[in-house]
Amino acid sequence: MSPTATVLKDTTQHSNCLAMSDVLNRIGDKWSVMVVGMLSRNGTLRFNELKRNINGVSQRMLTLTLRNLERDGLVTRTVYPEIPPRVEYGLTELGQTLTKPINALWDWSAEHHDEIVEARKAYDVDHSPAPSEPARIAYAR
Amino acid sequence: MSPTATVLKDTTQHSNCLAMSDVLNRIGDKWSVMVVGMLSRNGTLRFNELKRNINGVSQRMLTLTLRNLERDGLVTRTVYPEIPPRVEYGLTELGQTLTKPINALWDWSAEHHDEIVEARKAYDVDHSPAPSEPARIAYAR
DNA sequence: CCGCATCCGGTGGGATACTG
DNA sequence: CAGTATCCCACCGGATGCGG
Repeated sequence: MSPTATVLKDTTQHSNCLAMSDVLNRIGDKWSVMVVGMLSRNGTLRFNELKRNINGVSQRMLTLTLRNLERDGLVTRTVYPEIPPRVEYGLTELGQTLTKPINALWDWSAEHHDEIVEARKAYDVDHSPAPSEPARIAYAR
Repeated sequence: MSPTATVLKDTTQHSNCLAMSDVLNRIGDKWSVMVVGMLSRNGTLRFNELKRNINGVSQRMLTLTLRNLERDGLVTRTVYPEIPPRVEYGLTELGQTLTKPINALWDWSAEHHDEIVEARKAYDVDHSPAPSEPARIAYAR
């Protein structure tokens, strides 16, 4: 066993690994990214404005997402004690810095998504089960 | 660019929304990012090399992660029919383009992770113990 | 060495209903 | 309008064991 081959170049990763995991856990769930995207393009928004414009989010998930983003210092939450109540959300400065890398991802997605779709189709064709046999059914009810 | 007042500026998002969700679902799980990171820094790697160097991944998750990445055209899988068998994984060209936005995220994480940790501490301090604690309120705007 | 199958507990997240 | 609470279940993901 050659001593040079024992360790791979993961030293740079190890120092940032925890941080990266942490950040990924936050922006990993798609709703967070959608919220940040909406707020970065529209400035401050009310709860239902976010809910209406983020396709498919439940009010429960939106609430949780906003709480997490607020807790991480990425989003501000401002309550106006009126009737009916009004709550506005906006990006903090930290949140605004995050939009740059997120937009990079967004651009990449827009540019390469069709390649991914095509790759999947090609993969599924090759790895599809026997012609007369449909895919396995996990939970037949 | 003349946005009407009735609709928020989500037009650009809507077209990319599906693509973004799709991509996020892939790179959202932390193992994918780790794998791409390892492969981008080390070139092609064998299964157990990946397993050993990605902290905490189970072989099941690594297998699934690699399958998904392969299916999406981000990772190549090369089988050498030897005994014992040898399988090497590497990034496709598409996968290599993805490293740029991922690295941007990685850099952001490294730079701002401590701010997030601090924000969480601050949030937890004045949100958990006192039930009669008012959030930040904009009085009489 | 590589990787699939099976079992199984924990949880993410939708649907729904209720408060201030 | 902006949440909170409850139910419930699909799926994630770890542990273990077998097979080429």
